[in-house]
Amino acid sequence: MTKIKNMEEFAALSGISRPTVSKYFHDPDSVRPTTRARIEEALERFDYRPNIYAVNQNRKLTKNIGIVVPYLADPFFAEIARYLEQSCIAAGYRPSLFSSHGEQKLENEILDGLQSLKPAGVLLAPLGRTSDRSTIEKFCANVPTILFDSNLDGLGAAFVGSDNFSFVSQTVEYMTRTGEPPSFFEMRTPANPNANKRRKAYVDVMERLGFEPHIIKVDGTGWAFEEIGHRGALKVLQERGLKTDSVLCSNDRLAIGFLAACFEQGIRVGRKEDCSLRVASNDDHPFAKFTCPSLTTAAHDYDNVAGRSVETLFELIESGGKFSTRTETLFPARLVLRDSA
Amino acid sequence: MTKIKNMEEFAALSGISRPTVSKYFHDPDSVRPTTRARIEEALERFDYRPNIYAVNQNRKLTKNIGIVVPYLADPFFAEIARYLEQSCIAAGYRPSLFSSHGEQKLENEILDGLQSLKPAGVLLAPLGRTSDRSTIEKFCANVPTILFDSNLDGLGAAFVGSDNFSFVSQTVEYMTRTGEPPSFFEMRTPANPNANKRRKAYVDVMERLGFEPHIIKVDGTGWAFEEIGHRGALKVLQERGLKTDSVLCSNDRLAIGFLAACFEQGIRVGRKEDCSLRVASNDDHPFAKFTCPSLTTAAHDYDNVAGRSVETLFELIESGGKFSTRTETLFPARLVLRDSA
DNA sequence: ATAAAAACTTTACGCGCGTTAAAAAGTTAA
DNA sequence: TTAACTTTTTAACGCGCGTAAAGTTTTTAT
Repeated sequence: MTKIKNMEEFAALSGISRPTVSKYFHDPDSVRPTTRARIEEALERFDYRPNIYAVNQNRKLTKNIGIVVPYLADPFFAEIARYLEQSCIAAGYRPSLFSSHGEQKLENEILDGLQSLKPAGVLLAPLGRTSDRSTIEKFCANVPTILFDSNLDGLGAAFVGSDNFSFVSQTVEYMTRTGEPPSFFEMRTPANPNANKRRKAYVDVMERLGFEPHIIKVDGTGWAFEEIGHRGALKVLQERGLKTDSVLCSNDRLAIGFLAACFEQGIRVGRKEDCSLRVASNDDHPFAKFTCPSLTTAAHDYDNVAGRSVETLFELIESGGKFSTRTETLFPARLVLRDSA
Repeated sequence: MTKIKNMEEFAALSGISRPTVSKYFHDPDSVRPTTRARIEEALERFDYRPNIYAVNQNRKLTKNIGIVVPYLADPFFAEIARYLEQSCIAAGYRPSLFSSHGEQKLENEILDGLQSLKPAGVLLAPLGRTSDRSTIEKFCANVPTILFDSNLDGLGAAFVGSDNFSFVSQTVEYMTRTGEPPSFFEMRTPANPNANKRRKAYVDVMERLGFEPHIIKVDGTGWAFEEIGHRGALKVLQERGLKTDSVLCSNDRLAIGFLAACFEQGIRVGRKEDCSLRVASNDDHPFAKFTCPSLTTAAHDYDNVAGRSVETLFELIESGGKFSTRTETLFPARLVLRDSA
């Protein structure tokens, strides 16, 4: 099989002129069925594909879409990223996936590098509190961007995420209805803005129900939430710092650590007779089903968050990269009852 | 601040000729310190960066590196990918991360798309048994490729991975030394070639030690290993199919499911007095520390596998994309003793 | 069959930058 | 100061493809 160097050569071999071939690659339906057939026939014989760099150089609007998540080693983001990627591909775009790995510097570098990719649009889940606001602001001014998961006030053309109040109110109400109102277990200085909204929601809901909120704050920074939850739980359990027999963790990864600590300390968790503690959480992490006991949690509406994010981005791209107003779309949680509470 | 359109314009503003500026961007040390200073001064005032598409179009060798993993939602691969990405960046390359999401079709599409990126090299962890050998073969013929994690005989310029025999022999010997020899718990038709090597190693080691191997095969396909392990374990436990009081799981994700099943069935796992079963595994998955009980496992030498992979790729790139012989580098496991065995 | 419309071919320029050759300018060493 | 280098400038071409204008062929409609 001959090696084809460029479109010129391929056009000659297929017996069609180069501009028409170019038109075909831009949109196969834009040429006459007979010529399309001839091109595709040649395509099978010769295995040619346009040079992506030459193509994108001349298009002011590429088919690239950037997907940026704060921490890809977190299966939660890996799952969302998977959905986003596949939606982009289905819509004919080329997604590029990036992880900030929890570091501001890397997030900035990614956004920097993304600009030279001239993406048609970007789906960005920022680090949150540790994001460099000014860098993101500049980036959003140059590239059509949808924020998801973590909201940064006013940045990006729109935000799509989960309704943290819905998460916490459902778990708190369930635990209260079926037993004692829970304490709230969280990191002292969470990077993710959702964590702050969850704490506020917890306080709100507790007060509305006429209970006094108890918040347990554990030390630790970074993204090793299981480790942080584990250490923090051991400390609390040993100091007998729990004022209630039920605990609501800010997120599932902390809860995984919490449950591991309980197990080590011989504390039985669940709603059965012989259990002394109930633990619930938020997110419905992919592994929440396999904790011991399995984790009762408020589940993200993964499909809708991801689906609406890409829909919104496509609308944004078609609107020329600007919306008249910035919208914020929040999806409610779905309570998943398992064995831990 | 003025918007700069191209290098011509930037060169004019900085007072340096375009070819020299071009030279600078290729290698800042290749120009005289004084001119370098003038360029960098202008760079601070004007925020210009070369158009990546125009640059790569003319370079036969880009600075792109493709990283392909079979399933990114598996924290094991997410961790390796993180290391690989960061190593590439440190070496001045632009990594692009892709996940096959467990699907042959997607793996093929990724490799296809990767070719038009004209990468300097690719780090590929193939799906394994479900990979399309001929597609990968063609790809490797066109692009300098290092295989890692899963070996496919003869494909790629080199392979870097873990020594499965070392994994299994350490766990089996440890369990045998401290109690009963283990049964082996695995999927009936594992996609990953490592799984097959581990089974063989198990049989070998058991026979060498004078024990009869017991293999428990559970049904299920896909990458939801926890689910498969969980279901399979429930079945085995209910049918009392365990012939030993110790089990070695083929990998940690199966073990996570296995432990969850034991917990549900009230079976105490560990090496303490009141425990009736010991469970060990292979991989040292990031979550293995937080299972209940924490998981005794043979740990991958993450750093070395990832580090050697990129090193080898860089050597390959510098050698012009071809090695005279294909090498296979295997790193031994490190036994991590925790509570489950 | 014929006019009108649609699709294609030819020709040519432009995108932003790599790269080269020859000329000019700057630097180093004696 | 001068010869020998080294670096920069000038000028020009090429990469592979998008795209536009003008002319030609094919299709569609009457």
